[in-house]
Amino acid sequence: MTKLQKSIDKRNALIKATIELVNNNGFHATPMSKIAKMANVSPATIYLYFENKQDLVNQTYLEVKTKYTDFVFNTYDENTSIKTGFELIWKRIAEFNINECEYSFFLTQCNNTPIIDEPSRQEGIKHLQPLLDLWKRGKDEGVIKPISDYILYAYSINPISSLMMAQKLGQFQLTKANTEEAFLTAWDSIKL
Amino acid sequence: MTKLQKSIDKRNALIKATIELVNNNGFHATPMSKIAKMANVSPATIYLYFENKQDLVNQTYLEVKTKYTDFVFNTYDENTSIKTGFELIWKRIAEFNINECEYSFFLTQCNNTPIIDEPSRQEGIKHLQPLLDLWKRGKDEGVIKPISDYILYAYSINPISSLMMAQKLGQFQLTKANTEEAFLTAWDSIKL
DNA sequence: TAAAAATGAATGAATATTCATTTTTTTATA
DNA sequence: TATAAAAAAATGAATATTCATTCATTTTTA
Repeated sequence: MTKLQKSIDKRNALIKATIELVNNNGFHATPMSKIAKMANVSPATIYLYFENKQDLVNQTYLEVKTKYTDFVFNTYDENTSIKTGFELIWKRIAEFNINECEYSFFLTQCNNTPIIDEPSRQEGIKHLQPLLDLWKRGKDEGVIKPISDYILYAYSINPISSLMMAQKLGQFQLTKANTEEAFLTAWDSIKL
Repeated sequence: MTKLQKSIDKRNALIKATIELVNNNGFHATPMSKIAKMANVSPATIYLYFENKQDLVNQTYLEVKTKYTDFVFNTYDENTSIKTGFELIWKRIAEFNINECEYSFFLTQCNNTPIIDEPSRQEGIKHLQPLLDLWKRGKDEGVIKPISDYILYAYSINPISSLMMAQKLGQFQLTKANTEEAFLTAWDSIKL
C-alpha cells in the first residue's frame, strides 16, 4: 500500500463518517471530534485533508454527487428513443436511491438546506447535462411536454428522492412493483 | 394591549426570527443569541417562552405546519368531483408556496433533515387527512391510480416544493402559466 | 405593593482549530 | 542491502471562541 493509497483511505473514511453522522444527527449536531472518532483518526488529522469543516462538507457533497452522476449515466446510450433513454436514466436514478440510500439522503439534505456553499452547489448541478439534452431532443420531436426543465425535473426526478425519504422513515417500501408504477407515473407526467 | 397579547407578540417575533435565520444560515449557524437579537429580546427571554432550542424549533415547525394546512384546506369542499377537489387543494398549496415562501422553505428544510424530533414530525403529518380521504374516494371511483398514497404525494404534491426551491435559488420563475402547467402535470401523474 | 415579565451578564460545556511532539515513511549514503 | 538522516504524516492536548442556558436584578404590569 503506497503513501497515496493510504491517504486516500483516510480521506474516504472521513467522508464516510461525515455522511453517516450528518444523516443521523444533522449537520448542527456533527462535531469534528465525532467525525474524527468515527473515522479512527485524530481531530487534527482532518485538517491535513480538508481546510475546515465547511470545506469537508463541500467536498463530501461533490464526491457523492459525482458518484451519483457517474452511476446514473453509466449505462446511458444517446442512440435510443426518447422514452427508452429516459427509462434508462430514470431507473438508474431509482437504483441508486434504493441501493445507496445513505448517499441519496445526504444529497437530499444538501439540496434542501444551506449547508453547502453556493459554488459547490453550482458545480454539482452541471453533471446533469445528458438528461437535459435528452429532454431538449424530446421536446423537438414532440414527445416531451414543451415546458420548463425545472418542471420536468420536479415531476419526474425529484419524486424519487421523496419516495426514498418515505422509505427511510419506514412509512413505505420501494418494491420492484412500486418502482415500476413510479416510473410509469414519471413518464406520464412529462410525455406529451 | 393585554399581558397575553404582549406575550404572543414576543413569541411570534421569536418564531419569525427562527424561520428567517434557519432559512438563511441553516440550523447549525443559528445561535439563540442571534434569534434573540433579531426578535429584539434578551436571550434569557426565549426561555420564558420555550424550554430550550429544540423546543423552539419543534414549536416553530408545528406552528408553520398549522398555518400551511389551515390555508390549504380553508377553501376545500368535499362535495365536488375528485378532479375539482384536487385542483382546489393543489392550487392552494401552490399559492401558499408562492406567497409564503419563507414558510414553505422552512418546512422543506424540516422535512428533509433531522432538525425536528420525531413526535413533532408525526404530529405535523396528521393534518393532511382531507387530501388522503379525497384520494381514497378517487381510487374507489376509479378516477385516481390505485397506487400508494406516498407515490401520489411524491408525484403530485412534493414537486411544488421543488419548484418553490428552484424559484428561491433564482433558477426559475413560477408564473401563472407555469403554475397551470404544473397543475396539469400533477393531475396527469395521478389520474387514471 | 406584590407578582410577573424581562433583562444583561455570568457560567460552564462544547467546539473548531492550532501546536508542539511523536511516529511513520522516504531518501540518500555506504 | 542496511542504516541514518530528512521529510511527511499523524497525533493528543491545548487554545480560544462560541454557545445554550441560568441567575441575580431590574422593569413592567396588576
